[in-house]
Amino acid sequence: MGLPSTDVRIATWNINSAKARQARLIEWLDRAEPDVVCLQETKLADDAFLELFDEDLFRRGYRVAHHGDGRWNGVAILSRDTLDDVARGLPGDPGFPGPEPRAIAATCGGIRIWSLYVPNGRTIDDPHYAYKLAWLAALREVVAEATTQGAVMTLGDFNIAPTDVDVWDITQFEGATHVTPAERAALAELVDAGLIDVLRARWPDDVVYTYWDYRQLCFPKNLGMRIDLALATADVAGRVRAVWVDRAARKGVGTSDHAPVIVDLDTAPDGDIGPMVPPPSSGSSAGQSAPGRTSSTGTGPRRR
DNA sequence: ATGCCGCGGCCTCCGCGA
Repeated sequence: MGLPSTDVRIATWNINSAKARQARLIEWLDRAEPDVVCLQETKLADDAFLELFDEDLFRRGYRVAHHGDGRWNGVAILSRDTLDDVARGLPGDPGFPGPEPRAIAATCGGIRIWSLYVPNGRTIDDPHYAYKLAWLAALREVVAEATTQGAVMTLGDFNIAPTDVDVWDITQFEGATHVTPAERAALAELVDAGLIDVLRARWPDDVVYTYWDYRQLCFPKNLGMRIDLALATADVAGRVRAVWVDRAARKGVGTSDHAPVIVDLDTAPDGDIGPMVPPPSSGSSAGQSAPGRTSSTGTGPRRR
């Protein structure tokens, strides 16, 4: 590469039906111009996804890897960088009862990228909750192995709010899934395996949501949850220039109930340690965040 | 106004999401 390497923009978005979101997704690609996109809840089989999107994506330079079987779930990775070594499914998937299309991996720009749709869990006494925890245990094994091989990012709808700050009112979640100690412990095990929640690392104290229920004016009232996460190994987390939630994608008609999370990475060091501009007061843990050139892109509620 | 739930399919109801 003779030219200066460009930065990389990686995003994740639960689109709640690729078919219903076709126009919004293409519009969003043209606006946000992500290099790598992890999608969840496409709710399509592989051939149906390609039939809908192949031409539009090809024209925009995206390669596509999709893993779905129709009505529920369905995940994909789009990349206008490289898209190599595609792996469909989660090794060790406990199934419900059989394996579901909730995970797909590919190597894009030197990073092992996983697009994940963690089971919802429904209620804590539902078999689906035990399935969720078993699925997360399988994911932990996959992550523990992957992080020994190099740079890793796991992005997607984790269906876990990491802390009480990540829901609009924790008292509304008494006895509910998404906030239980067991789910948060499963997430902590991914952190122990070497992954960093890059949005929280960059914005330690901001209220940031990625999901708002369609009902009861939740979005206008900003009654949301942060359940869509981008987790990365320290080498990748150290390249984070900016990370934010694209709330504009949640506005208007015909939207998903989730908004995209977007992560901008500085160019891989490649021997160069990169722009080591120290923060004025370094309160953050070393290597977990880079100074944000574009911090004005902003996070959290904007109230007028 | 960001405005009172929306997907797919089993299709005028149901399962699911969280």
